[in-house]
Amino acid sequence: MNAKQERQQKILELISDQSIARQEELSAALKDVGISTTQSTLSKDIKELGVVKVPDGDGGFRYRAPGAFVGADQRPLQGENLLQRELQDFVVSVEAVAQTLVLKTITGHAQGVCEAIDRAEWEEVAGTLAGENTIFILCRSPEACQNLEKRVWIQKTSSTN
Amino acid sequence: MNAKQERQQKILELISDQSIARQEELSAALKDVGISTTQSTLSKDIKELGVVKVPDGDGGFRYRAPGAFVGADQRPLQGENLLQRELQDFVVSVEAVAQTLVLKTITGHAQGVCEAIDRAEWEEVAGTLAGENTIFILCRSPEACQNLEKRVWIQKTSSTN
DNA sequence: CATGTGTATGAATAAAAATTCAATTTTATG
DNA sequence: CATAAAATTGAATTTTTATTCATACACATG
Repeated sequence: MNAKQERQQKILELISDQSIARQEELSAALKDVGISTTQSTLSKDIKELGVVKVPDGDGGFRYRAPGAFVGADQRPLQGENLLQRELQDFVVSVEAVAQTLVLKTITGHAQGVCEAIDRAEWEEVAGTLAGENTIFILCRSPEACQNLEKRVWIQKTSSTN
Repeated sequence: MNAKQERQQKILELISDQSIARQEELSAALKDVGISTTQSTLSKDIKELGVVKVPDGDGGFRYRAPGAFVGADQRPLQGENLLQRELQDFVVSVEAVAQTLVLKTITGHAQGVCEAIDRAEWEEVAGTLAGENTIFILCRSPEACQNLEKRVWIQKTSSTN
């Protein structure tokens, strides 16, 4: 009788693959995979798994698995995920000074993080410059800079997997 | 108008001091400190701050500040873990050619990965050199090189956590 | 094979959180 | 200052989530 285990396993998979914001959505996604259950049960599963609903830093929400999750992809990261990983793992501090955002990274990674940031093409950003462990991000306005500081911080601190 | 900032600051303080499970509770706690506001506003603050409601593992819930998750380390990685993460996330290919091991990384990360490798102080290694997306690792012998290739590959493909 | 105990489930409901909307306050700008 | 534009706020409401409770199911034990 491991219908429950299977379902919970699948829940973890689904929320890491897709951006799922509501339990009803999750229920639908599960149904697509042949598992049919109710919101009630999902609420219990979610609590049991320790899954949390986090602001995605862009106006919405998303469920995320906080803890370990084996079996995910070992391939190099790309796009959005890469950026988040970069911020989480390598960025040491974030500070807005006037209209430039200063990020410090662990040594050797400023270039890489900066590249990921460039690729994100944030509209607030006029230009970037990276040394060995410091990145300057020149923003179009002090407000944009404050905004960005928050956004970066949220992305950095919102859990992945 | 920094009523908002003050409030948000206080929210972060309160939820790290006390175990607060509901927004109404938070509202009450804030009132005790002289800040009176509504659930509506708190919902917005919480989203903006990236604060999340996590199962406390004991049947209840608790709001937590971003970066205070249980199973998710938000701090920059170090040592062994860092190396593994570097290999997993950034290394695209591994190939032993005679006695030098050639790693390709996604662009901008060769320096960072290489630094982590240097720090590991593998005895097979005579020296390393990194460009933008390529690392040369000169080994002391072809056999050492083969060995290392395996080791790196295993580290790269073994899951963390 | 009854009977008891514990777990799992969903329908209904209660509780909590997010959003809408209108009012108000702040900030920018002539 | 005056006034337009933007941001902040709370009351009401909608949406989403947690819990309750009754039922079903698995498994053990006499």
